[in-house]
Amino acid sequence: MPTTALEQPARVDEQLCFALYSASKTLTAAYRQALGELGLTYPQYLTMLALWETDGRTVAELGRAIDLDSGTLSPLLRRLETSGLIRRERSVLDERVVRVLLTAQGRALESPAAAARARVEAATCLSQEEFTQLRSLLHRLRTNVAAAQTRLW
Amino acid sequence: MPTTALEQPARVDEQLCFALYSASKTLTAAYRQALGELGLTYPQYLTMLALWETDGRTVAELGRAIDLDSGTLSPLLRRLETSGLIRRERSVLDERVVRVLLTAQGRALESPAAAARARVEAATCLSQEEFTQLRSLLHRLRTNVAAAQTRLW
DNA sequence: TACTATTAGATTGCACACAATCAAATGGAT
DNA sequence: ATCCATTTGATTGTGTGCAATCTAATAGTA
Repeated sequence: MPTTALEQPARVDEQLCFALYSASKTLTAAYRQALGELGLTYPQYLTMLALWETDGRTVAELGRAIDLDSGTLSPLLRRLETSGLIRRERSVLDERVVRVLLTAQGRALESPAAAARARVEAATCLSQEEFTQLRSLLHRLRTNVAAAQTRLW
Repeated sequence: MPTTALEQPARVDEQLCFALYSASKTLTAAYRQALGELGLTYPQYLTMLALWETDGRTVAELGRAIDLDSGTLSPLLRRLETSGLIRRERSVLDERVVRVLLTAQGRALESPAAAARARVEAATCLSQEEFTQLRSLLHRLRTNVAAAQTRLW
């Protein structure tokens, strides 16, 4: 059945997955440069975004918000804690739960981070409509593929 | 100046960068599952795609095709060589150049890989127009941001 | 009370990703 | 012939990503 697809070998340039993969890496690289002075990596920036939006989330809530599991979050949060941007507090009611809280230093980073974000968004050179359209298509793709994944079990 | 952006904290869900980041991870996860039986990771699949398209590329040519530097490619190619899918051959004319060549086993993987790709693309549930539109927007974003990056130096 | 299943988070191991650095080889200049 | 900048690929170190596993703690059941 896939023989029709094989008569012409699939070009890397034409793959949606590669367009997505390389665009994501390029945007992340732009953020790396923009966030460099703040001492934040891109996933660390996402984590801080989630905390600026709602402080005091648990590790699991954070993971759901930015789609990362504890294997990635644990060392990432440890580094943010070492940097003095957050602190971790074990819940008294349920000692399995760890709440992540911003320090004053972490809150102080919101404004320069917003400036960095503005610079990167400007570099995309997309109109407001294109921006919204792209975000919407990406969201649909993610939802559809994720649904198809879970449907297998 | 960024104070206007700060009156309302930026929501993670609304960030284009996060939509891109999480969509890319989701699609990669779908490929991981689809490629699992073939023993290929997603970056390894991209490498094989580039070789199925044009066999015998040098490491640098491969890196340009799939946007990876030698620090990533070197160990990845070593693993593909260990798996028996490729072999590396140092050029006689210029001994700095290493040419990457498919083995028969590597070529045999093209057809099942195309089937895996078809399954993942079906899972996106995007129409042909949406597919093309999304790819085009991603390509423009990548080009624009990459140009802005290099313009700084 | 004991037994069991579930949950939360941490840890481990493997595979990218990339900056920085290195060694070998080449090409061009004197 | 010798020096020197450049090129090619490999290596090292840090930081994700994620599957698998582990421990501790909680909740439900008999």
